[in-house]
Amino acid sequence: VIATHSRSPQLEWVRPPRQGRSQQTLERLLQALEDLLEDKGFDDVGVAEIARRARSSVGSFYARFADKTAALRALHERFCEEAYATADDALAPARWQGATIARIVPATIAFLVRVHRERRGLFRAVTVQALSDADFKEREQKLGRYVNERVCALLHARSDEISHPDPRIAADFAMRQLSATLLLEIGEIGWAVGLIPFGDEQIAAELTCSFLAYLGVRDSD
Amino acid sequence: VIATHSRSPQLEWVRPPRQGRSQQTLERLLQALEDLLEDKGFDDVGVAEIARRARSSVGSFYARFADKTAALRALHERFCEEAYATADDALAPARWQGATIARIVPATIAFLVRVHRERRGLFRAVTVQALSDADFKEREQKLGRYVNERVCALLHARSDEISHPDPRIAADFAMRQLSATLLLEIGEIGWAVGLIPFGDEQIAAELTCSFLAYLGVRDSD
DNA sequence: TGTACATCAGTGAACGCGCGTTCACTGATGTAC
DNA sequence: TGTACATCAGTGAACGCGCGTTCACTGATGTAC
Repeated sequence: VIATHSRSPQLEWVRPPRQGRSQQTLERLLQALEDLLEDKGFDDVGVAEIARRARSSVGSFYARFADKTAALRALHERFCEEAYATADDALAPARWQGATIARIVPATIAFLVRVHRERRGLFRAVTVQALSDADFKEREQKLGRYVNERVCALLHARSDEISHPDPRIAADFAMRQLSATLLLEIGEIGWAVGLIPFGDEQIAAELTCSFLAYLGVRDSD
Repeated sequence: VIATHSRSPQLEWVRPPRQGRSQQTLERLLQALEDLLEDKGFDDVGVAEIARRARSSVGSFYARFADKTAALRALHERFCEEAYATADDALAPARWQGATIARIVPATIAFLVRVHRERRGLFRAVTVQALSDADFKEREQKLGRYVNERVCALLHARSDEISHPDPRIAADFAMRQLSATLLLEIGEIGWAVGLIPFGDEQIAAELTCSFLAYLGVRDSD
């Protein structure tokens, strides 16, 4: 049995707003930041720029966030909350009762591809921030491990379908490789070594094929 | 036939030194930068810090480099030169005449793991820099594609060993996945989703296993 | 072989730019009586 | 229902810190005669 994630009642790094009006300002500031992260790094986004895009002001920004980093932190925390809830729902053992690995994996990968595509800016920014900020690194790893644990649990319960000598290692490594490739191919971090341009569907297809082949799942699709 | 990389006669971004003495200073500055990148990001390394570690001075730094970025560029250019030469040698078709995929892949992966381990700081710094600097991105991609092309050529010449429906796509994607995992697992960029701690040998082993399984190479080892 | 001069190499304190952060002030909302 | 007051929300010009960059100066090396 895996312990479920304990949710904190409110975002810790945000000064809680007392009026609905400033709740909306907070919302707009976070959205503005995430929008700007779509095509530049966190360091290249200025506080004044965030405020302007949110139709707000620098002073309002600092009325909500202790400093610039706190805004990214709030965004990340909110994202993690969503992710935990989604993982609990999508990866619950009950949901996949009777399903084979060959059915679980494609569905999961297709979903992960979509999420990475939709929020690539945030993924990129958090990844970079985590390189030099232990706080982000920890939050990132905690979520990663949580998702990994749940997928591994689903796979491990079906280890008779796996022909890799050590199913536990296989599931873990397959997830690592999957998340690495998603981050680089869709987030466009890193080498981008490819000679052939791939669309998201094809990436999902090849990731699935690779995942199943590595585990040694027989193609019964 | 693939065109070989045309090498530029000298590093472009470095003011060429006239005396042996300053050539050594240049060397020490580059080494100091690479050393410092081992445990922090390029932005967190100060020019004064680089100079101090190289037993030099800030003024000397600027006598060699137009600006701070030029030092990282010089380091990257030098690295690329070495990498091109190594790829030409290690991936030459003649070298692997008569070898099966099952022999080529483990050797190549083991080597790549070692290189990523030895120069993880530089890999990380260049990866991050490439996110916001087109110049670095281009150099990075050019090298990545060069290596990818050569490996793919070796594999494609042995496509009878591959059971993946499209050997060209398979080889390309396998390389992308490989380089993504190397960057994240060894460079410790990103999620670090793993539940089980892996050593470099095991990473190499699982990468190899995954690579071959995805291509659909029959295990004749 | 020695001296004078030119060029290169090295030094680190001082400069200054960019951007995160502050703060004095105005406007809006809610509440007490 | 109206007025007074307290608190919250919002504004943007001004501040100031950190760090990349400059520059006036000293020392070292090479060359000409």
